[in-house]
Amino acid sequence: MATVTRSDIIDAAGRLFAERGYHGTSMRDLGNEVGLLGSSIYSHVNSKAEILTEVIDKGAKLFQASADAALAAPVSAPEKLELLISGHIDVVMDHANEVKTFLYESRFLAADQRAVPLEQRNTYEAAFRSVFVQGAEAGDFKRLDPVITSILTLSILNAIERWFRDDGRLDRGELTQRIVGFTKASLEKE
Amino acid sequence: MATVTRSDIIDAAGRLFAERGYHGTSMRDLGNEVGLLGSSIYSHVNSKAEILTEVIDKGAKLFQASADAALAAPVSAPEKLELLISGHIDVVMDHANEVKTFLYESRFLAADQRAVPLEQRNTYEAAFRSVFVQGAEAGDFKRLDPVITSILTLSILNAIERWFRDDGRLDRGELTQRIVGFTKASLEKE
DNA sequence: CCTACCGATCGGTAGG
DNA sequence: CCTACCGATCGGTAGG
Repeated sequence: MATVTRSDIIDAAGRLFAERGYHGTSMRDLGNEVGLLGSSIYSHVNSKAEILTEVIDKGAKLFQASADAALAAPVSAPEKLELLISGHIDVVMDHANEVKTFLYESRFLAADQRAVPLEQRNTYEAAFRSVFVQGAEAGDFKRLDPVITSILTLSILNAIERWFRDDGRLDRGELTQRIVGFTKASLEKE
Repeated sequence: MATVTRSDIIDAAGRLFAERGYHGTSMRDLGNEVGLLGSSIYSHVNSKAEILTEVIDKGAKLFQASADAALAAPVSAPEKLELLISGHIDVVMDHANEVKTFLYESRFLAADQRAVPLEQRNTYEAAFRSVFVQGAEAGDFKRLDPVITSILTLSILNAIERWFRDDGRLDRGELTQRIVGFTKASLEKE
């Protein structure tokens, strides 16, 4: 264990915020997690809130990178939807701490700081909306309200970390196919 | 404002826990919310954790009452599913504080106290599972894994409080129909 | 990154 | 239900 970096602190904070919540984690807990005193954390950051902001931003950027890749793929809308879904599942499973902090701890940011993740969330959802619209225009999907459809799809995707374990009887690929199936069923034209 | 009752305290705690989280709410905050000093709360309860337990239990019982009514109705499985869905939506919208506390603050119960809401949750989910099984046996639904189908359906239903406002362009009845439609589409036989 | 510390606040209690 | 208080812990700072 070499010297502790800012990045180590952000990682550790993700773990603790996800598990105990922002208000359930003290600077001393965090120091202990990285092998420092609580007060020594202030050599790396200016405040506890700054750490929360950074963990959340990390989660948001992971989601956006996934969406950017899906939208850039030279494939049809139904295939883009599959990429969005499997990409989201990968982010949720591989970066569970940042995702949980993004989902459940953003509300503890100061009001003026909350605008950023809210906007990031909206941009990310827009990727889903655009694919539903594209799919409808190409005649692949039924024409449903893309706003509601995106919200319902993301409701399923965000809840995954609350019940799915990678080592269960269902593997990640099967999970993805179930969710793709469930979602696409509602988009099918009769 | 007559004298403060235990029930007033549980109600106020639901409001504060939902908004600020369990660890973000102090006994002094809670006292202030009901017009007492923080220390005076201890005339009504034994600990802060006891209050959390009670708020969560209130939420769990509201959900179960809805499920019991749906299962008892003398109707077909597809209609029971609609009752389960609209009942869940009503509980989420009419008792948002207890629901949010149930969903997001249960993890702050001591390990041995967490077993109760977990079991309540499982019993409630079992109502959904049984309706999916009944529907498949009656030939109304495609035969899908009832465990996964229940989880995906409840993922959508529990997320409602995160985005739906009763005064938006979509009213509650329309919301219910969208969700019933989205869910049933995946259950339809070709 | 530690030592040494700050004022504020925490959950909770004794005694009336 | 308040007064008066407990020891513990909170986020954070000065100075090295």
